Amino acid sequence: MPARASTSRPASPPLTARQEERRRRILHASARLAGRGGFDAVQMREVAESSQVALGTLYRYFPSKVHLLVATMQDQLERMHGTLRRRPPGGEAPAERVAQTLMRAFRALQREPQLADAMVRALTFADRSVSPEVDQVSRQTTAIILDAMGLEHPTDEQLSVVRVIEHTWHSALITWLSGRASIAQVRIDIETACRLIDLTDPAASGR
Amino acid sequence: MPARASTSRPASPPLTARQEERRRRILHASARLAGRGGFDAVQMREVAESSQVALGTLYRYFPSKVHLLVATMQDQLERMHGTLRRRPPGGEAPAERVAQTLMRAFRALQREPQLADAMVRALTFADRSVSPEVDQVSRQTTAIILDAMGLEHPTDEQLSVVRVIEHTWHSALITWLSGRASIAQVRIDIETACRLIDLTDPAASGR
DNA sequence: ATCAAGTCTGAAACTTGTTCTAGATTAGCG
DNA sequence: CGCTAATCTAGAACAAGTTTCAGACTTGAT
Repeated sequence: MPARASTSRPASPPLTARQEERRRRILHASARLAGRGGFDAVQMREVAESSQVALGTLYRYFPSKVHLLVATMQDQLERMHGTLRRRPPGGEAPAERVAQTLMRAFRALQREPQLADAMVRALTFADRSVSPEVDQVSRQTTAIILDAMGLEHPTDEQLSVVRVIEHTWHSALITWLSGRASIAQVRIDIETACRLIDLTDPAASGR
Repeated sequence: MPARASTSRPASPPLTARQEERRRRILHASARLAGRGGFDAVQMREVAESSQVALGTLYRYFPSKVHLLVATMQDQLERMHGTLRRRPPGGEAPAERVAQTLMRAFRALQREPQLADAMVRALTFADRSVSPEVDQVSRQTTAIILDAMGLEHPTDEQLSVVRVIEHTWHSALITWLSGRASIAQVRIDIETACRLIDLTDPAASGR
């Protein structure tokens, strides 16, 4: 099983150029198909054909559809973290900056709701066999939030707050994607969760 | 909560006794199979056979596996709400009571982790076609939390807090079920989310 | 009791994720 | 270059969710 080389992971065997190529083609096809049609539209046979790779090879690179979609999410998250870093949030208080950052991410997802659907559904449907990859996504999200808070060395308490915000983010996203909550409600819930930040740091606004 | 037909089904055509029977047999088989093996062990053919119903009939009652498992969750939630009501939480402050209630529910799920896995995975995997049923589960959960808070007429702000707690509850449950968080962490996160309650009602403990 | 409409059954068919196989290709190495 | 192990390909095969269909059974109204 190959592993990614780019931003993380101890890559078991390093990939040759052609393999890196294949991997990229696969992820690209996955994102493209997810973009139309969402989760269901990402059919393994089609991904294989579309990325010019045999079905068996696809499964060698990504041992299941969920693995594939979670990897797709990692990919997109990295891209997004880069973008967010380039234009940091402008708010005064940490809570404000975090909410702003998440809403910005949310707006990005709105532009590709089907892709978002595929990735998030895969993420929450993932079972234990995908734990390492899901964990990686979770760490990346945590990093984004900590970045927005401007924290380098969070306390345990702060980490728990970040986790609650993350839980809220994921779950609110799902309710929006399945049409059970409006965008306005998602914003309110995120802002509500972010108020926990002030609790851990009453002398907030400064940094 | 006011009267309302116990199970709160919209019941388009009322079911005959035999049909009610079948429905019950199906839900029972579903819960039994989920109890061993979790989500994957609930195989439609087996549910049908085990509840002595033809496959086509099973699909008439529950149009998909996810519908079936979400209905199973509704069923279990009702049971649990009843239990919780009989032994209300003993804490002073609302935040404390809510956290206590959720941890009690959590312990109940711990006793049947596979069943919990099946239900929660179905819930978060559900697409738009299951929205009404998922919404019903969500309302039931909200009712449980509001009960624990001792609130009858929550403000919008309080409803948002309840939603954040719900988001945290679901998402934390998933991370625990997929082995990415310990029980201790789930407790901490729930308690953290519950601190939001105090924010909306600084003069807390009284009614 | 009888008839029409609706429901249930059993079995086969279809779809899509996943696995398996045999042979072709490629990569690393002496 | 020539060998060996690993990788890749095409395609069949398998598994489980879902759909379909013809015929038997219930139900409700007359």
